[in-house]
Amino acid sequence: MEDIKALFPQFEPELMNEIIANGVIKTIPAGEVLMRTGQFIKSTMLILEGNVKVFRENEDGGEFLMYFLQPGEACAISIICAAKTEASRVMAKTTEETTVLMIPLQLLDRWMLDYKSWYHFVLSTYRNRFDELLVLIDQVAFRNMDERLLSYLERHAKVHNSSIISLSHQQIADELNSSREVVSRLLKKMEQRHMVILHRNAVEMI
Amino acid sequence: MEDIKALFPQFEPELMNEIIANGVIKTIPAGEVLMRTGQFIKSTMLILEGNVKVFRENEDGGEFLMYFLQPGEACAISIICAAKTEASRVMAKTTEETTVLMIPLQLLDRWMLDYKSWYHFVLSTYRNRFDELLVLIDQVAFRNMDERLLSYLERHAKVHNSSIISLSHQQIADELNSSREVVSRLLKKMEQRHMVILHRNAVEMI
DNA sequence: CCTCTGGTGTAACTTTTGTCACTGTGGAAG
DNA sequence: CTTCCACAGTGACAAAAGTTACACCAGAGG
Repeated sequence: MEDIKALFPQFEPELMNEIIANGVIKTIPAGEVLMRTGQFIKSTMLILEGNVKVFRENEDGGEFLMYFLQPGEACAISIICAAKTEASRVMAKTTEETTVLMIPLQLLDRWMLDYKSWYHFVLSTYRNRFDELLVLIDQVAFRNMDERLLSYLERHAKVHNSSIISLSHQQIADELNSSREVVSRLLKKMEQRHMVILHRNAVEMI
Repeated sequence: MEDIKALFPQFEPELMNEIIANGVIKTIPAGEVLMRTGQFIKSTMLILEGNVKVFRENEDGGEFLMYFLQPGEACAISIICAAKTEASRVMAKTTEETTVLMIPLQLLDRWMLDYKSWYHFVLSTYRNRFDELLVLIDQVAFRNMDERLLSYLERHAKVHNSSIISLSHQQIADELNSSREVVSRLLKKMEQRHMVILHRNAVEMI
């Protein structure tokens, strides 16, 4: 309860009370899928602890990382889909043990009107995700794989606050929608240029 | 005035009055840039007539088409940037003579609170653009140039309500951030498969 | 008519990325 | 200590896309 306040200091006290009264706290182990493409959204999630990756999927199982959700953030897509009562267009997966606060969607509309702080929170969530999508589009539209790989690693390091990225080449390739060999090749080049050090199941940034 | 009401039937009468009192109608010739990357937004635009293309730009002059704006729509980016008082991250260009209604940004915040219909309009604008960006990301993440070209042509035909796309190969290539030769090559293949007919400065869809 | 220009067609080539095939290896499980 | 197996390295090749270079042609404007 105190940690919720610390994560969302902008929320007014009455809103905090409603959140505490109506929200359900759920802890999800690492690597769990917490939203599936095509699934209907029944509640919105605020991230309290841990880390979530949000993916776009295509028909034949390809994944494509869109962005990370961190403590103090909410999933814009879930709010959007909830508002449209549409099926989710994305898949979300925990990367660590993650605690979320689930809020039934019927409350969202009323809160928008009743609580200014909620209204601002939702709008800034929309805006921030929108901005992230623009950056992502830049990447795929204008950058080659080597640059995309580099900024993927940098982003990952930043989000996890560690210069060591604990992922196999295969996992990295999946999230960039590329192939393991390509990632291995590019990482090897980066190692030769002393940009990274390669370990088993991990890449260390320099 | 009557056409504004017809385009935005959802707006309540008081809001319409404010729009008419405060909005400035401006007509922009075809091919004009009406928002530049890096420019600060001083007003939001509602499209009344014509057609606008919204692009993402990179450092070395590359363009990348994001979406079209049509009568009855608003530019989500301008609302977002205005709200953050940030520089525009996109470039917008008219493709036909276009009439827009410019609304000073200081009104936007108040309208959100005062007019439910404006609030819903802004939210649904956010949502729709968000959805379009998701589709765009699919295209560049999962599709090859031939498929992207095809859906570009289809989208163009739909927006302009005509099976003839009046663009040179060079213009098409620019908007897909590809090169003229690649587009010519792919269009030729499509012609051999009887999917299109090629004319000078135009492509006809079948 | 002639000239010039921008649009188009196309071949040859390079670069980038994806795919296939195979090797080696670290570390967990037996 | 073996046996596996997921992970990683790498060469060879294929496919997609970008680049270079040049030829041709339609139509605008003299």
